[in-house]
Amino acid sequence: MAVTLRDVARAAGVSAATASRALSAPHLVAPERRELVRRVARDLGYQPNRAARELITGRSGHLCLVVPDLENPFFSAVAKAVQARARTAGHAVVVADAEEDPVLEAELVAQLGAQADGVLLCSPRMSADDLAQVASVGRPVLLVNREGAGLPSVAVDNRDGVRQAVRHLHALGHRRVAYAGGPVGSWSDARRRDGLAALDLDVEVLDLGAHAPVFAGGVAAADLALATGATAVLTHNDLMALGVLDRMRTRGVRVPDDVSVVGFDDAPVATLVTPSLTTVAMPLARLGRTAVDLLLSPGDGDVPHVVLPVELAVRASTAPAPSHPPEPR
Amino acid sequence: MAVTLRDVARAAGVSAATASRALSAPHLVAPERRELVRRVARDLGYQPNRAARELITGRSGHLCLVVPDLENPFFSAVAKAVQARARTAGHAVVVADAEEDPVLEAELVAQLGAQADGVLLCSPRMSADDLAQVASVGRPVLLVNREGAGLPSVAVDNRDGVRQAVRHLHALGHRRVAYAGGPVGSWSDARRRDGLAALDLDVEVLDLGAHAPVFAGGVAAADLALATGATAVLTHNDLMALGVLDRMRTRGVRVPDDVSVVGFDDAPVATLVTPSLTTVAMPLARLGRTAVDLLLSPGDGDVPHVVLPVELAVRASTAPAPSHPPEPR
DNA sequence: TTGTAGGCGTTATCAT
DNA sequence: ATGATAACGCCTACAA
Repeated sequence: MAVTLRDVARAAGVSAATASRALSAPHLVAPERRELVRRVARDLGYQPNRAARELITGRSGHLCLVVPDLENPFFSAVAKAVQARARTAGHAVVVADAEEDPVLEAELVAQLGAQADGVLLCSPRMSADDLAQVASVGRPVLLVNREGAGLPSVAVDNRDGVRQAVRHLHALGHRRVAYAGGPVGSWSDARRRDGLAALDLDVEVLDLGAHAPVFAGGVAAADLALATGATAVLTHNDLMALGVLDRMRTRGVRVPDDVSVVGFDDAPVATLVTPSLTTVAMPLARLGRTAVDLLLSPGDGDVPHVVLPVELAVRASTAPAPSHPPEPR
Repeated sequence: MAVTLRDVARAAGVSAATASRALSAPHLVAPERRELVRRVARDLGYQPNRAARELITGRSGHLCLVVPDLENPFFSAVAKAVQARARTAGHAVVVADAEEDPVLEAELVAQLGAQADGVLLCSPRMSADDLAQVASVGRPVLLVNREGAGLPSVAVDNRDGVRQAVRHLHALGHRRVAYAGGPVGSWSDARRRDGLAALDLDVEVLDLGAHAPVFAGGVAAADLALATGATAVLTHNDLMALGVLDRMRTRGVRVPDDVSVVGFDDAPVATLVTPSLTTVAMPLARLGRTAVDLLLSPGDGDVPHVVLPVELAVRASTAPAPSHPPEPR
């Protein structure tokens, strides 16, 4: 059996109550006894029993992180940062993969969230109604990378990301830019379209519609882009941008000579491909850290909506616009 | 306050004990009452309090997964599978990222593992002594992707992976193959070298030494490989293989025409680059699932060491050997 | 088959 | 400043 608080108390010659206080409310105990108890606890290798503590305090020391797909580099980066920050705050992280399934997502929040001190929810496509439903767990829920349902949130500045990307292309002489959007219902995709609509640049934006946010989606979008005569393509994320790169190569279109390509996310793979990918870098680690801080900080009344800045990472996939529209050969 | 077992019992007109049994030992309760209680519980949205249950049973319903780096696609794939399997087994997963730090690794196992029903440890480079030390938590510990310290384990057949890779290259006519190894102390790297030493093929293996298992490590290895006149390079993992591809391109060496490249892992990125990467595919999902099954199954006496088969995924980065050794230009 | 009662390890309350 | 005592929610002998 593990060493218990009573063992420590007995060894230190004090009551269990004093031992408890010496460890978790030190200022309430006389200095000598406090140090005595703490030393004895250390020597005995005492570790408080989380279950017993939770039973009385109602706090488990666990945070629950729900993501659509742990294998997606975007979410694994967030998960890593969340885990690290939570640890320094004395919390463990229970991770749940919702497998891109909104129903499972709701179940997970209900089951796991109920036993955690708070829930970090990455749910790009859940409707506001479902969000509100889900958020009725008795625990604080914080949205990561989206806003909605009046819940606290941490997101990135998607509109500015789009602005930076298009401004970069405009400066390179591009005047026709195609946008390959993400899945229907994606909150961040909606914000990016807001950004495109609000541009005050002399640039024609061609909407290529909604696509699966994966390699194949980019492949499909590439053909559409070429048909529009655009000299640059902006995609919903980096995986799609890779699909565009691949398809362009297949069709004999050179990147960046004939067509420039800009992605979103700055996934690790962005620097591993040729040409390396110009992309809107998301502060994923900061996103995760901020989420934890906000969830654990005592809510001072109003609901926080933090928006983090993004930064365009210019690499080899963008170059000055060609004098003539690209022609596949 | 959440609905408690007593609430259910009261609503169903039975004692708390009967309610408890109806839910967690159904065969001990008369059918009618059992169904009544279960229905009432469902209607009230009863969820057992894990802390209370743990306090008495000693089981928390949590598994602890420790990995060196959550952002590494290898481990995020394992984590995803572990999470999914654990969930179906009624367990939540506490994930801990050790940040490639053996000291932190040990701490995490000690702290988090002590409050979990078991620990899944991915620790490619920890020494056997440290493993034994770490494993002295009061909970079952299972090693993932390595063996050691007499602990139960699930690993993949690294030796066979090497064999398959070299056999493939041999069949393509390659007779000089360079091996770019992973970090010193890596268990799987050691097994792969065993595999290389045990080959019964007419192939000369050139050892390029140990490298960081990342893109840059591959870049460095590429130059070494060219200096040996090898016509094929086998790398410790896919990230390194990508580094080799990049460096070969920079130096004007064509892949696969001049040099063939084979990676290890079959990371998602393997199909996203050009040329797509021939690589030894690891059954990562199966690795995670098997690990959970083994950890939760009642140990039937002897310590299990499961070895999962690997499979060579042949793609575009390997081709018949050139008639002359590659010459950078 | 069902109910009663005790206790798991900790913190909070209330005396002292 | 300290100690005795009562919870927290659940499970499980034991008794009926």
